[in-house]
Amino acid sequence: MTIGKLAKKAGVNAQTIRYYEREGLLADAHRWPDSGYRDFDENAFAQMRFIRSAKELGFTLREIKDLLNLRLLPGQSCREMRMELERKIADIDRRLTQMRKIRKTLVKLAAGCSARGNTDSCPALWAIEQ
Amino acid sequence: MTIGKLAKKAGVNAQTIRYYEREGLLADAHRWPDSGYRDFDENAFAQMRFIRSAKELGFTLREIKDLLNLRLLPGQSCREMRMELERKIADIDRRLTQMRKIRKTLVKLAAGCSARGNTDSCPALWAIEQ
DNA sequence: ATACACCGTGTAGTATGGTATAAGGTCAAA
DNA sequence: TTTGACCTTATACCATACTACACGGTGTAT
Repeated sequence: MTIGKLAKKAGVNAQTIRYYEREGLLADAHRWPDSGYRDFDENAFAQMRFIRSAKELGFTLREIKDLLNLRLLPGQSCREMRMELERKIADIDRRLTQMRKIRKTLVKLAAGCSARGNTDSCPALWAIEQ
Repeated sequence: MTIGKLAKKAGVNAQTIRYYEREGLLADAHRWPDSGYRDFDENAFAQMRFIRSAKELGFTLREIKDLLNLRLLPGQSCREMRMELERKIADIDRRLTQMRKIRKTLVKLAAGCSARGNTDSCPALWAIEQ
């Protein structure tokens, strides 16, 4: 798969893929020896999808890179790695909790809105407790 | 509460508060008539907290502004407003789903890691199905 | 062989979300 | 009343995450 094909499939600019490679979010792509063209496989596509999801959830490229590069390093014990993963899981749990709070607020606002009349003004969202 | 006090309480730079005011995320603050100093109340603090949470969850300032400015507009029916809220709730549900997928991936990776030996290399995260 | 759409690198520009600095006014304590 | 910590605006700068452009090579269809 050329860079253009992958870009189309992943719904991004080809430049973005080159940028991710430069930044270490994608491993240096395999190249055709003659042309020097990059050649991507389905793994690269899966990785692009992962990056997009994580980005939408507010992870920075740096954090996503760290997630993608989670491997057992030479001097690192499996226990250390598991601890790192658990820190990341805890981080996600915090985000999940916050997301649920905001959802609750919106649901409450929607209910309050339908309970009042048409001409009444809805309260500012932030006034509702988090 | 002066801008400095609010900044400290909210854990941000005072400039950031002025920036949010300029960008319409905070209403123009009440001013002391003599000095022209801004004067903030607890509502402003609650709003700052909301902004921080939403930002951490990957909402842009533009989206947060829209959330904060959700009110029944003059020509808008309560039904339209409720529909808008429901779109936003659906958006949050999508994010929650994605967050849970990534969590699942990390949990699986942690389990796989402890199942294998110390010298073995953990697989790249992205290789695991989303 | 000549278009034309693609690929390569390198460099520069953009949008977002701040952050710092300059130049000056305010307030409270000593 | 003067010192120092605050406040004001305006402007400039910064990092992140792209995005576009210039300039040249490649691949393929006619």
